[in-house]
Amino acid sequence: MYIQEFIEKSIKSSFDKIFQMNPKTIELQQTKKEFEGDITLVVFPYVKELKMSPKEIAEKIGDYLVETNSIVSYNVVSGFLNLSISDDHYLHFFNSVKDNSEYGYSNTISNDAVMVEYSSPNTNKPLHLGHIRNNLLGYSMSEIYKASGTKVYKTQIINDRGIHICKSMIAWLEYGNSETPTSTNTKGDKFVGDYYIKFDKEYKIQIEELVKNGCSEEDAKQNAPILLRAKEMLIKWESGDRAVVELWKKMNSWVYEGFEETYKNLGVDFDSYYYESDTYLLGKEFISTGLKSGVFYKKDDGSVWCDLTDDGLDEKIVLRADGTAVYMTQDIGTAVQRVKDYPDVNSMVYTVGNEQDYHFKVLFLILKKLGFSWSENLFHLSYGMVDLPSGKMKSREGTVVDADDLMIEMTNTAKEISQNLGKLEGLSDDEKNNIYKTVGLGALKYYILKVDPKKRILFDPKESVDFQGNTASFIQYSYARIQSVLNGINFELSKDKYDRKLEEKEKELIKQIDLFPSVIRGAASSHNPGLVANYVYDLVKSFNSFYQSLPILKSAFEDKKTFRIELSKLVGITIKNALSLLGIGVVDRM
RNA sequence: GGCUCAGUAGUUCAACUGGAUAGAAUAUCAGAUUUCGGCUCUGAGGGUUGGAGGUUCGAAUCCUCCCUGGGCCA
Repeated sequence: MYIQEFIEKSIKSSFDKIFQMNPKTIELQQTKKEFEGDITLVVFPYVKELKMSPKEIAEKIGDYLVETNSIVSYNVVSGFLNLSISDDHYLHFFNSVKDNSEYGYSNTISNDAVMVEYSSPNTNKPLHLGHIRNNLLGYSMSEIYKASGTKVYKTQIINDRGIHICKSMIAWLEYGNSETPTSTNTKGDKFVGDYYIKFDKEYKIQIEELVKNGCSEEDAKQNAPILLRAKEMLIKWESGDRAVVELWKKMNSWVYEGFEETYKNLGVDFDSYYYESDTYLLGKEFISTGLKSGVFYKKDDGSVWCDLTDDGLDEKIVLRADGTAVYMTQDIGTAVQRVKDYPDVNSMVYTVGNEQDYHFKVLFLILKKLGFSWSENLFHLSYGMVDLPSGKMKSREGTVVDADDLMIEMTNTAKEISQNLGKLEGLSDDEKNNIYKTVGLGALKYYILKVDPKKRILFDPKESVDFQGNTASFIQYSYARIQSVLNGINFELSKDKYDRKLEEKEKELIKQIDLFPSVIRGAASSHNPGLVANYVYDLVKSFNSFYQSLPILKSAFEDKKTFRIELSKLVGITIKNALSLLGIGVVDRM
């Protein structure tokens, strides 16, 4: 049993025995270094209920815990009860997990599932830096949920219809209808995106010409011939025109091929895909049920609205006067559809930028008013923009940083650094390239994930691959060092002989490891992978401190040092597992 | 204008979601080491948590009002 878990349980039973009460919360924390002890219980919360002084309460609990052998000693500082845990508990915990390569992950799986939506691109543009943050957040949250024992479905909604894709289609017909991604050796999403840009250029030229001929700018924007043709095409698409639909399918399939490549490189994946072309008509059926139940109301012009002013929000349109759906309508429909498709889903997470905060607030509220049982468990994983320090990085248009370019650049930087260090001699090119990629992408992922999703990020590529400080490279490096220490050590030597007296550094390290499962739960419930990231970093620092305190590690071959070697191994496992929750790999050498 | 999110060392981020003297890294400075002002160790300085009130045993965290920046909505 975990140490923290054990202490918590013991405290609960002490409350039961001494005060005959069930505490609402048990607030445990790591004991600050300045004080004696391992784990601290905050007793302030019970003062009022028990009508005793903090000191009195703390002492009673402390005495009980000592009596029942849960701890060896305690001390009380104002309202803080500092508990010292016995070596036996450390060893017991350590023995129970030391060989578990799945350490930290929950071994039970819930019956209910959570559906995590992320990425959700448009099909007219390649993925950019913003999508990277989105994908990393969505993917790592999914992994964290899984590790905390929740079943997960990863999905996305692809915006594959509308005027934007028609623009690419028109431009392609006009400027390059015999060319394909293969013939031009271009990645599919880039290929289609380029035609979107071509459209935009031509559109601007036409506007300029119209204005020159005396047209107002407003009119010119509306009536440029090329735009009219795109609009016409959209109408044709909606009516199911065969030629248009064929072309649309062809171009989208190119885009998807390109996206898949990017996802593969980034290391993310999906269990299902939803397409707007399938879902954009969904949701209308709920308008009439909403009208009946009074959740919605109709205005004179026939449009349907939802009045949310009682909840501090506005009135929101849910169906246009001409009966066509708005985004809200289809989002309602899609949500319901997903539960239909996956009946065990009772919770959903939407990974979408914070510019949509209001939209999701409204969506969730409407779903709640419509009375869906799962509507209580919806969460908008909202995140801030990613800024660059100089905006100098390769950018296609304005400030956009292309996802593929960035990944290549990160890998190259890792390569440069690695070659300067020259530690990879004797490996094949394949092995080397794998390492460069793992290190480069790890740097990118860690740098983005360690920051609270709500906050804006300033992404500095150089700083992210630094081998010093709070970076993935530093953590990966520490992992590699552990592996090289472990290589060649025979664990069978004396598995059962441990030092009975543990030193401070070792205890600290074990306590740190003990925290891992609760960090995972914390990250899951606060929807923040950053907790895991910062946890690994702290663990690595603890390990380094422990490692340095070992006089000469070579003497670890002696029997009595086996514990320390195995402790290193467990740290390695924990680092590896924690990083994998963030989608970051480890390497044995670097 | 209304709503919303953010504001923490020079910089980039933490602070277990209300707990003890707000912590790391990086940059800076001072020592040690040496082939070098570059690498590595050791240490130091650096904060009115944007500001002002309030809530309580206790506030970066919660409430109110301002300031700055971002974003939505008209």
